[in-house]
Amino acid sequence: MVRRLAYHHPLDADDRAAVLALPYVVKAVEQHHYIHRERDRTSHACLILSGYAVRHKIVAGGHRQIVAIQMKGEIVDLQNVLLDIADHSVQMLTRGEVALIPREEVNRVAFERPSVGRAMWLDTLVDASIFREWIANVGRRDARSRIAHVLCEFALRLKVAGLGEPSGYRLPMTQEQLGDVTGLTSVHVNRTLKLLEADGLIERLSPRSIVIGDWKKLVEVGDFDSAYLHLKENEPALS
Amino acid sequence: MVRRLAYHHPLDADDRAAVLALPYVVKAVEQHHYIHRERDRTSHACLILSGYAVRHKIVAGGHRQIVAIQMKGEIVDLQNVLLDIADHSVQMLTRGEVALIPREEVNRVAFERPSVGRAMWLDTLVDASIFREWIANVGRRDARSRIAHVLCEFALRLKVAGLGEPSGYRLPMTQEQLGDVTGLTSVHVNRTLKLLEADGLIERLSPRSIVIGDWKKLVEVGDFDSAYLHLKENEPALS
DNA sequence: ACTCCAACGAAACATGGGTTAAAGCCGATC
DNA sequence: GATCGGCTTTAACCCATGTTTCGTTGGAGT
Repeated sequence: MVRRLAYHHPLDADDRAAVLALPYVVKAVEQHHYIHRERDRTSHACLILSGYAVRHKIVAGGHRQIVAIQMKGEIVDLQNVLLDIADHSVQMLTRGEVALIPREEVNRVAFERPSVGRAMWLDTLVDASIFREWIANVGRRDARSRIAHVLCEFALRLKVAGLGEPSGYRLPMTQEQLGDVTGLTSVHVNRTLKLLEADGLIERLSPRSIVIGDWKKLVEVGDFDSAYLHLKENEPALS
Repeated sequence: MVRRLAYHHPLDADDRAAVLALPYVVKAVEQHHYIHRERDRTSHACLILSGYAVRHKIVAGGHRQIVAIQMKGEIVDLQNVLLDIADHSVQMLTRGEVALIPREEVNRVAFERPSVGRAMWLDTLVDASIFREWIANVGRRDARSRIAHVLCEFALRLKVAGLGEPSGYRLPMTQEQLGDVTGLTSVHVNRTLKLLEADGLIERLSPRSIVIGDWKKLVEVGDFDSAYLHLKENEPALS
């Protein structure tokens, strides 16, 4: 599970062993449960074993902005290994299981095994790249593009993680939460989703489950270029 | 200069020596000059010796979103040490000087000297935290708050870098560029700046030079909480 | 089957910010 | 000290998105 780290950076057997030897506690968490909150002094890194989580911030006025969506196999708060105070909250989107790993332990392994440290650094760098894309998404695209972009990103990340086919998947979010991702209101998300549906870009069977009707067009509308995910070259191009 | 790395993480004499021994080429760059462009295969890390630079992305339709503002002493593209393809462009906002350091060399030092690697990782983590704040800024705050927030961040970062007092400083950006930072149009930036001025939060002597009239109020309007910059505790609280 | 509640859908209205365009200003350059 | 170009300012108009409200739906629990 933790081997996802090896995605970009080769790890030898000893490295893997060291990572697998990390002590952890598995914890079942309910939907909406907070893994940790903004301003917490954090003591653990958190790996998602199942379910989905979001990282978010609250601004004055109580509005919420989701800054990242995390899925199974991702380490949610690797940055907390080095930063003391959490600058955002992590909340479960669905129920699921997480593995909590003491930060000093992660720290130690990263320090003692340069390859592991490198792999972790890389992981956070890809995260940062996604943040940059989101700034552009929320700052400069209209509602239609923003939503299309998020749908594309989610589809592709699911596929890469081996969690489903982009052609049709379950989006673990309400329209309000999708609004918090895109900086829109739930009302406008609803309008826009209807529009995308009317234009045949997506279909929706049941709530929270979408089928992508026309991937190419969705990519075009969403101005989606997967380069920012820094996938390997041989990654499924996703016809 | 490069010692800024030691800000969060202690580096011993050998570490510092190793960093200072890095080979580099100093280059004078004109205003608007590109250090590198989106999709480039990057070969160097770039430290700003003087002047200001921005990191930006272009979205469909040609609109531009600035994702970061960089000032003297900052390493602009540390992520390129591990990521092959640039996911955004780096452009000089003013003329200035940069030091180019071959990425393999940075890589080597980071690998051989865990403390240095750690310090670099930390630097990119703080970067990422700023990205998260910007997502929230652009996604969930109105024009007034967005601009106030950016002014606060810039003031504080200038101060921390020892480059000026927040009470009054030169903002090295046109209103259009400030629009690219905040996801607004230059026209609306102008309107909003006028408003902030009318309300006594800022004063403007000459174009691109602002004086903060009421720091407390600006912080309040901008919903600015410096925690996301992960400054040290003993940092000037900025009365 | 019935009930309940969260999420979805939709309508009517309000507004912040975008668009376009034109006029003013300032600072560099000759 | 005239000229020029880039930046700022203003104005009028418009539209994408927000706000408010309420009715509908559908799945989970009993």
